[in-house]
Amino acid sequence: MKKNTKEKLLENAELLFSKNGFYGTSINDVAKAVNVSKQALLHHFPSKEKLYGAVLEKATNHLGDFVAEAIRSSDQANEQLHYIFNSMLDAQGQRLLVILLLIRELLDNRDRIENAHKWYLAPFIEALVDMVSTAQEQGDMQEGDAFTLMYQMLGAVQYFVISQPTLEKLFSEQEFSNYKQSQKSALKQQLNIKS
Amino acid sequence: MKKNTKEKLLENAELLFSKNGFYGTSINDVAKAVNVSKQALLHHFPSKEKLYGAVLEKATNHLGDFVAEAIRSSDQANEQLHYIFNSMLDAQGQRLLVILLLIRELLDNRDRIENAHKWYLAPFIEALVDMVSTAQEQGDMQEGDAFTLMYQMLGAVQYFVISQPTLEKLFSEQEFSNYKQSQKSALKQQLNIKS
DNA sequence: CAAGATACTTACCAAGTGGTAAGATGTCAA
DNA sequence: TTGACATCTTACCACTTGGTAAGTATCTTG
Repeated sequence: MKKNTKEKLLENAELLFSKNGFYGTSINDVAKAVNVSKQALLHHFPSKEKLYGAVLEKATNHLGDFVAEAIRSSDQANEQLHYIFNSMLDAQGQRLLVILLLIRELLDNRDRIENAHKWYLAPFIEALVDMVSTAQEQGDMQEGDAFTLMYQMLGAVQYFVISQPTLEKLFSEQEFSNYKQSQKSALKQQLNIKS
Repeated sequence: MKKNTKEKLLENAELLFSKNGFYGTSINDVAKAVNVSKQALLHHFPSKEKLYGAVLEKATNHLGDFVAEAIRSSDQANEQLHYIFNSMLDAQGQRLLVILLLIRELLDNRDRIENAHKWYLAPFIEALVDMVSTAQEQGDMQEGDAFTLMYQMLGAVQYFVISQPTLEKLFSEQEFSNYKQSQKSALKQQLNIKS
């Protein structure tokens, strides 16, 4: 029964780090969320940094699976891209947490990026650029630098996702839902997806 | 000479909050940056929250000025939009800090947002949507929901800006510069800007 | 000049931080 | 059965956190 304490710690760390950031989360918070002493946490993850590292690694794996999922979903590059970005707009649970973590990393890592985990986004970005290139070759996407095009879509989607709570307050939940639908339509158009 | 201590505190708070976030910044850090005791800070800003509020207010004013600047720069809506987004891509100094703060707010405020913080983004967004609507009427932008279109552009630009340090590490500084140029070209195209 | 107000200072404080030390309890193979 | 290992606990620790109290020095103004 206690076997999965480590797993539970990791899950709750992911939740708290993505919600409150590295500095906004104490290892005590994480331990308390699992109903375990702080030192139990420190047994599994010898330092806060290590814990955070493990969370990032989990996020990286999630992104890897995500890409694999997309590739499995279709053999057409534009549909793979659509799968990814559309899923992001609907992201919930862990996928949503990963997006939040991802952006926090962009904001926070300036210095930390030098050392340890090279950059956990790099392979993901690379895969997306490849998809865009392929989609362009197949005439499903407009011309232009693939990286730029990809980053525009990625940025638009991610920014929209992290805006969700704010936009729901600013407008109504219903209105936000309409905007999301509108984002999805725009996405389809950019990727030349019919249906 | 000491008259502007408050101003200096505010400036340094803006810098540190945008760089390290609310939790990542202690009032001691801010005070030390101005070479003043922590209690001097607490004299001018009675609590950390108040200080942060003052920083947000300053950022809000900056955004207001930014919109005014854009409107002054041209009487064509598409050129106003171009002014804003293009400036954002080149953002340095305070303007860059404001962008970072803005995104941190999106991430962090989930709870705090209930209260008074709607104002922070709302007027800015509203102004941008108006510009997009006008630009569409004048045939300078594609059809589609104005808010959606605006948010895509805003998201793409802001995401790119916060990615800068990371992208410069991932690629070279030169390569990043090329990508930025490419982003700018794409922007021009979307806004039907010649020259 | 007297009387405030303004702009600070040093001295504290309770609570929380990440982390160490030392041990208790259980698990499991030799 | 024994001894090594993993898992977790209670006690601590030095340090930092946001914030209060109380005073000092300077500036302004009637």
